[in-house]
Amino acid sequence: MSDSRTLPELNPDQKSDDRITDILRDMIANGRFEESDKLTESGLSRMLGLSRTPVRAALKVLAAEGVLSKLPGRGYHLRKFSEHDRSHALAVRAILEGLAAERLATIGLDDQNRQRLEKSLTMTETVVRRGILDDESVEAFAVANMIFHRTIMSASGNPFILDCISRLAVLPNAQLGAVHPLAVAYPSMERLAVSHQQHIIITQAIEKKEAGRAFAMMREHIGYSDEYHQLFGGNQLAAPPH
Amino acid sequence: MSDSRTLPELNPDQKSDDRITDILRDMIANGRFEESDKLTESGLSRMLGLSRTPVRAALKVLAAEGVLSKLPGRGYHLRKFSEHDRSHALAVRAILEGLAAERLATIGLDDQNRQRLEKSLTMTETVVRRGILDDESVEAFAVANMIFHRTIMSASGNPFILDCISRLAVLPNAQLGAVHPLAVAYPSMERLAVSHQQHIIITQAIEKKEAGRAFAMMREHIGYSDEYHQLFGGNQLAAPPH
DNA sequence: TATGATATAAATGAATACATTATTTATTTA
DNA sequence: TAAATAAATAATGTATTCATTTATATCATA
Repeated sequence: MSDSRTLPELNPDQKSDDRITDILRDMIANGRFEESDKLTESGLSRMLGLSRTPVRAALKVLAAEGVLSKLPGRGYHLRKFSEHDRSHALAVRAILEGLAAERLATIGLDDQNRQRLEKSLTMTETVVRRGILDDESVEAFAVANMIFHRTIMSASGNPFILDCISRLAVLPNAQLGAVHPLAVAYPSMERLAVSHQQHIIITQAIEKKEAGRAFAMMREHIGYSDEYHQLFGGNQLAAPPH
Repeated sequence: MSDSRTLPELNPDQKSDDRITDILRDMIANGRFEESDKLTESGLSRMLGLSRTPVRAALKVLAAEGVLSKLPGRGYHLRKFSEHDRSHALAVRAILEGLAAERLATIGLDDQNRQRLEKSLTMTETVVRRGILDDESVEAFAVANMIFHRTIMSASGNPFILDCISRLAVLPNAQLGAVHPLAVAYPSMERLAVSHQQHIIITQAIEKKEAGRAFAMMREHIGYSDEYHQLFGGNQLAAPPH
């Protein structure tokens, strides 16, 4: 049997393969459909100028992903998500990333991943030091943040954490993206600084093999963005998290 | 927007709909394919006496579920899982059910769900009191156990917990089922008694709104089955857990 | 007017046919 | 013999077609 690292990727590079599925998923994520819209094979194939066959497969896949749900005999409709649902999704993400941090603290960091975390910290520190909240800073912070979180999840050695989170990611955000397509929350400078500090703390906990602390701090770190979201009404998940 | 309780089910009753997908998933779960088998649309449609169209859709869905992975231009193969992977899956399940228990302790039990938990506890107590480990007892315990766990997850109000776990459930077990199709571990009487006691403790923690304790005890409860598994080599997940 | 049966339309499940792409095998050439 | 190229085979992507199921509209009847 294979080790975790040899687990086949869930979504390997697909050349032209399921592009219709991706197109539809993007359309949904970008709010091109109303909540009340009923998506049928025939209707969508007409709309996209394709035959029903590829559309049919795409709809089935999206239903399996949980993006759509099926009305037997009447097509599909968007799965709808409330603010509560979004908050629930974040709670799951928080505890799963907490698990990743906990486990990584237990098994220890290898050099490659330590370097990745340090690189991320350097990047976020640069942004915070600079102290100017322009597009460049926000973009740089977002990239560094993504590196931080993905490094911890993949270095944890538990492939199911990423599995679950990447599935979770499409769901409540599609709907939110539909509601506020352009209202991606711009974080405040203060928030970036706090996030950066939390990244440092989490990294230290992992380095010192303080698993419980790593778990708690990561969970807090992600939950924090939820409070922020509720206070300021932005969408922290749609922009690469934190 | 909808409340969590109105979230459309992920897998509503499907009459004859995606039965080919289900058939294939079952075949995979029952070990009808070798790790080395390459599953192609044409090959499977010949084998099943169907056209490629439904088989094709089923393969795409199973790939989206993570049961299969795609070799571009060469069909699909089983996603392989090691004992490590199985243990990782259990860690995810443990922490997610812990989250469910924690949240349920926070929001409190309503009467209906309290009754369900009490019913489950009565059933497991009966089995433990009886003290005889025959098929009837094992079956009764498994049912009660499933009621216990599903009640907590659904009463938690977080639909994503069940979402993640139900997806997780198909993955590493398919492979294990293939290896030991008949070797479903029969729990010992001692183990059933411990499980029952843990159920009582978890229920008490929820009733007393001791969220942290509910989380920790549930996580321990599920993790315990992993230790058991490692000690005795059974497959606790294939049989409805614990 | 309300209700139920029937007819019509719409949508889906599945098969076949065809085009395109990728992979394997065979063959040629240096 | 090794590398490169070309033919073949296999696999997939898409379209078209037909049959069946499901929903909706219409009409007759109470």
